[in-house]
Amino acid sequence: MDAINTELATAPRALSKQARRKQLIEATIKCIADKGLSGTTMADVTQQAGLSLGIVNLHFQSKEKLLIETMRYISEEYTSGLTKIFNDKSLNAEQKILAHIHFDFSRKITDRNKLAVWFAFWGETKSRPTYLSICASYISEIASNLTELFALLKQQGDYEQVDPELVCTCYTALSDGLWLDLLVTPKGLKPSQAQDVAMHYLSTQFPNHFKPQAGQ
Amino acid sequence: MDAINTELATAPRALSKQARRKQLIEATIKCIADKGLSGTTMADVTQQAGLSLGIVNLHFQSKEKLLIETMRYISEEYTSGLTKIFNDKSLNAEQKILAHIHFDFSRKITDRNKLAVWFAFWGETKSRPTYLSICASYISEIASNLTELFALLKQQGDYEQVDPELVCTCYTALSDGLWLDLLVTPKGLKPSQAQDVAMHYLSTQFPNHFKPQAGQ
DNA sequence: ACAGAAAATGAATGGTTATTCATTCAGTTG
DNA sequence: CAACTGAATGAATAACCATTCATTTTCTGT
Repeated sequence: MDAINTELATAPRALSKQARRKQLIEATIKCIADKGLSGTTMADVTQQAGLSLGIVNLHFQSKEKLLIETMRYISEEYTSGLTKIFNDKSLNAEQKILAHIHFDFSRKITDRNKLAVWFAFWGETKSRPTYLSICASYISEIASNLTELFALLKQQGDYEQVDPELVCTCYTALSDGLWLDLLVTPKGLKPSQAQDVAMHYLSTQFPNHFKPQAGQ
Repeated sequence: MDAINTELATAPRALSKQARRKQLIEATIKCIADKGLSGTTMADVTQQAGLSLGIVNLHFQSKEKLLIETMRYISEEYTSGLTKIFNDKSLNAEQKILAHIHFDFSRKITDRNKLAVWFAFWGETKSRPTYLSICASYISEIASNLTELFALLKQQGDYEQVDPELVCTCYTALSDGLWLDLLVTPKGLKPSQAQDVAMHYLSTQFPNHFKPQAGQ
């Protein structure tokens, strides 16, 4: 009901195009979380942003393009965070994997509004090729980086039996499934516990590097 | 484009109410997979079923109720399959777990049309309490059954360090994540490979019962 | 301070879609 | 076979919603 507009309430006209687009995308995220993808209307989004009805078409041309940009925004937030970790020369393989897990279950990423958007789009992936192509573009790159890290760890430790590619597939699926858990049953599992579950799996593969959690 | 109506094309009036409802639910599944939840209209569903426009309101009163019944239909197909396994007196704990995995990655469950529906509804869960309550009703029951099976296996074998509840959480999340993989990147992972990944995890917890797959 | 440019507004438009219900049709009963 | 029952139809209706654009407001350069 109440307009949002947070930091920017006083001087909306002073915003750059870039900032206005971001504001609208974040309003879209909130709406998709609150009303679902199918229940989100232009009126909802613009009201959430505290702006007028025509503003989306001014900045994004159409609702469809706004949704695509919203998906891209969330994807890029995730991939850019991981890329930063992968490229950080001050970290070794073990530290990068730890940083990766920590990022996967950070507050920024496990924000339920954003999780709702992820799953809303995944649910439409089969029918909307554009969504699929956005997903496909980042999935394979992350997988190859992560697989390489696991391969490095295998070299370092005494892990003859480990298959880095398999571990990557398993870890990635586990992580996705834990996100679903955080979205669907938020009372059941806290992000820190989800992280413990992910660590538990890694400790089965690399027991010399990662110890299972002590806590309950 | 072409009407479907499969087995029933000749004598549509002879169908029982129950059968007609099922026919419409299955048409809805197909439409959600093809056009997404937000893109599915009453006209789409009834055309897919080869019936007339007014038929859904006759049998379900509203679109909303049709969608809820569709979610319930898919949920019940899954839970009833698992319940059958849990209650099968001819199987021991190990065999039940194997049957569970086999069911999770069977053709019936990993049908991409149905996976698309699962994720479409999960994506709307946060905004639609009804969907959430349907999920919640089966999740906890399955979890307690599965945890009990893992606890039994722990007793049987030499698995001091195993935490049955943790293994249940981890297995369940892994399974959900693998389903997502099958939905989003169908070219990447086949159901049988997904099953191997799940087995790989179980073999880390119960190596005396489950051996990792031989094939790559 | 003024003119011109750019951004934002929101009433009006037009297309889409869920729902209704008078009518048609198939099956059943006596 | 005639009258009746209820399932099915689909044209008509009413609500909803994305998009447009004439107008207003704000910003920028001189």
